[in-house]
Amino acid sequence: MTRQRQLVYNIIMAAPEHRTAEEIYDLARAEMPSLARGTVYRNLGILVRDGRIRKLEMPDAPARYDRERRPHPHLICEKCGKVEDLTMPEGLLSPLTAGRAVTGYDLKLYHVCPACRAR
Amino acid sequence: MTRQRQLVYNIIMAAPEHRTAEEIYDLARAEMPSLARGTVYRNLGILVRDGRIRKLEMPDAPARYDRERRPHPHLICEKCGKVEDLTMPEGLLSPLTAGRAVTGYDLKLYHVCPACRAR
DNA sequence: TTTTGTGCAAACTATTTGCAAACCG
DNA sequence: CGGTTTGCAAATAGTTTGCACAAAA
Repeated sequence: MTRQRQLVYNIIMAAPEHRTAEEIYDLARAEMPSLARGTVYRNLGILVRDGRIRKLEMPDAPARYDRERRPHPHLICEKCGKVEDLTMPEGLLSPLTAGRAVTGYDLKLYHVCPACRAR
Repeated sequence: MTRQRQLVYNIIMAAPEHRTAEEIYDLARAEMPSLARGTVYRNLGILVRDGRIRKLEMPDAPARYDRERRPHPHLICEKCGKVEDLTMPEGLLSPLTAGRAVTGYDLKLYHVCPACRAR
């Protein structure tokens, strides 16, 4: 664990926001101005590979990173891209996974968040 | 509807495969060698916008295009990326969507397909 | 004949990588 | 020390865009 990696990790764990690499880079630079963008990407990759955080691919937008490592669905605003964690009801996907050796899932629900609807 | 757009559309409708833009480009060029890659992307975008086909974003891989326009889940092989259409059981997501103005969903299930498991 | 689309090439965005120097255990 | 990681810059992959010309409505 280098200082850089710890910093990236801390930023993700500090808040429930689902930040992009760029946002993490900006926040980290406030603390360590010499930090390179490539280092952020490399460490995000390592943290994901080691299962300490999760990567959340977004349609037509940069990926976001999630401090919650257990699989769960996401509710995503179509307008601003804000992401909210949902809880997966027990056995919800069973009808689909039954008889298949499913190794994981990715469930995204879309809506327009209250803030965006207000405009 | 130009000849180019028709061609792109026909290729997608001709088979249940979920092809990438590049694969579509290659197939189309066999028929119309002058076709430009940019034209394929432009037409895919238009067909998606008009709801005639669907775009399927893939993790760490180029997007694929689906001739089936009704929303449905996908079963994706982790190794080779092959995509299979699934049928969404009636009301499966209701526990998650209840009380929320959900506009759409994206559900991907992952597995290792028989062909890949055989190796 | 006005709009819409094409081919080409250059641009762009998000991300990855090669490398020499710096760091960590 | 010896492998890992860094900062930097250049490279990459997938996709988008500006433009002059051509095809469609």
